[in-house]
Amino acid sequence: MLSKKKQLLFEKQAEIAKAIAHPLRIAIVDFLKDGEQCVCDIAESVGSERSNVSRHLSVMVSAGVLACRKEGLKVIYRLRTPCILDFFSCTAECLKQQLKDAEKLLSTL
Amino acid sequence: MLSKKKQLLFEKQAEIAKAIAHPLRIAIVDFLKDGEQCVCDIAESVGSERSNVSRHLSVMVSAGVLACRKEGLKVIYRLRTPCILDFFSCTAECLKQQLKDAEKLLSTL
DNA sequence: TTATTATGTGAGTATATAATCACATAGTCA
DNA sequence: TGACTATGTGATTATATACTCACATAATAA
Repeated sequence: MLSKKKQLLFEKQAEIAKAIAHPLRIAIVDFLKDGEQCVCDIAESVGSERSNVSRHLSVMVSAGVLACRKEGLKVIYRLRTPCILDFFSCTAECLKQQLKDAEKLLSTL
Repeated sequence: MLSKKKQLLFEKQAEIAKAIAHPLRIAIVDFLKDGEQCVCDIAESVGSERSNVSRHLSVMVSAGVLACRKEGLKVIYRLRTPCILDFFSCTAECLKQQLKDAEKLLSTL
């Protein structure tokens, strides 16, 4: 069985993972990697309703993945830490491995 | 708007993120970091029903995070690539940043 | 053969999540 | 003040997910 401490840590980690476990949210993080952006531009970039994007953004803020600030009418969102981008290299490695395994399987035919 | 190519990539990445976006599944990955294990021992380690663990395992296999092999009666699961563990350092960094921000906020009171 | 063990799965329920629409709020400017 | 713009949110619906139980399957051994 797990200790309470580990369980709590795993819950926190799961929350972060959940916060980016959606194609649209990954698109948002990807769009923000080059700098902060307003909801308006984010919505246009990922091609979805403003209200929907707004909800996705608030989920990521709650999980601590994004931060935001007001600037006049606009709300500007940014990555809270660049380390979230490490996740991309992590998944890229996984996908590469999947491809490698698939190739190995093919070559035996 | 996103290109079809990017959209597909984001979906793949989201699938991997979703596959580990659950406290129990993170506990499983953590348990497997030191080597392969059977369902039985995994279930005991994370403290959940065998049938439930079995389902979680199959989700992670589908996403390409885990691989498995049969050995007699047992089915032995392992991390498909160690790179999935990078996710842990990624979340650890995020959590550290959250703590740092919280401390900064506290010190202004 | 039967019994035993490890694992997987169908069905049901409960809960969580995503998307959309209409509307509310808040800041800006004439 | 009123009109306009950017964003957030309540309510609804549709869908996905997690969990439990009972049962099915598959490997093994007596």
